[in-house]
Amino acid sequence: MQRWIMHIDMDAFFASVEQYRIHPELAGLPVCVGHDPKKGAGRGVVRAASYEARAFGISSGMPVSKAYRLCPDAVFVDGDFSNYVEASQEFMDILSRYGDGGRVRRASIDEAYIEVTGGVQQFPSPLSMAREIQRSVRQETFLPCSIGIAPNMSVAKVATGTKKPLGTTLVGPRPEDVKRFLAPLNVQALNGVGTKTADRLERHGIKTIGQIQSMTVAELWPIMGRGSVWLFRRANGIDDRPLIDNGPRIRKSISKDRTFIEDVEPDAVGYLHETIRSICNTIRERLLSKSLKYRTVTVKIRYGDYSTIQRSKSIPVATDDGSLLERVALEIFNRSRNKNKHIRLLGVKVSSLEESTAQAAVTDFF
DNA sequence: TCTGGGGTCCTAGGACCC
DNA sequence: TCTGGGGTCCTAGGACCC
Repeated sequence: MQRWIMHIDMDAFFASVEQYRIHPELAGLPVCVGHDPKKGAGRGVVRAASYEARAFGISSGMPVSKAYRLCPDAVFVDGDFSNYVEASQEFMDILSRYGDGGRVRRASIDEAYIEVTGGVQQFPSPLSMAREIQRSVRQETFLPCSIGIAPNMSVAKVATGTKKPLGTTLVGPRPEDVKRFLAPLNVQALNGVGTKTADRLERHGIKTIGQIQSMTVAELWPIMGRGSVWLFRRANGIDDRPLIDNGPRIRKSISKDRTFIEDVEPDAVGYLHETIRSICNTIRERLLSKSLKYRTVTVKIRYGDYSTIQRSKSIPVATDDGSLLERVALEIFNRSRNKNKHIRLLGVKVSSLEESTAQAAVTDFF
């Protein structure tokens, strides 16, 4: 039987939640989710831009100061993340009705894969099934999404990106159809190829996926080393990973960063320490609210020149002790930082998380 | 023109143990 | 006195993603 995978991706997710679920009065307006640009002086980037905002050249990841210059009339919303989590859950629940075996592979808060090899038999065509899913998502969550359909996950993801918003794109099923679809695209269209890999390939004159298709693994090896096989297969649309439901989200780490409004002088020790304490306190609250313990503490320091270090320390037994977190973080900071450099950002992360069991909670209580 | 904040996964070396 | 190979944990860093 012909295998079909769908990749479903919400369009301008955070911005759409603001426009269609939280602030309906913003529908049709240029909306940016991100920190207040403070008339161009704010630090921070756009986390999502509505399609109306994109018409002004604004895109996600762009500094809010630049977005403000491009469109001073845009509405900037510093959204509440829990609204996005809620919308995401509704979205994933809808997808589980359509995926074979109810399976959904969540890729991030706003995108997922489902296998529809079996389910598609109930529809005139894969595309008509995709359109029905799109309608269900729109009706039940009020949010727009785009869908890519292909014989495997890797190609389905690339397909989705070619037509947005509210696009449905089918690629395949024949391998030659898949290869022809991929050939003209930039290498960065492949999920897993970022700027570093793209730069490396370009230094060898490789810009398109088609150019990789015309090479052998052996020819790729001097450029990509052990990544050659992976890249060769993705470029040729080969991906036989089974679609496995990744279940409820299991958090691996909790982190909090703070970028200073202005870089902080290295001798402002009291202020730097106070910042770390404050970040630790936020993390402690999040640990408590999720009943989690940590075993590893990592401190991140970004200097004025944007160079960044991370230093970590593990303790033998998981704990939710907030004052220990503070002590460990301060100790790491004091011994790791370069005392001659201005500091742009400080961050603290806890990982090696474990659930606080009911038993442990009782023990702590007494 | 300046680059957030939240994550995940992978690699690789050293310590340590068997 | 010199010596293996495997496994796991810790740490640091890199790359990538949304």
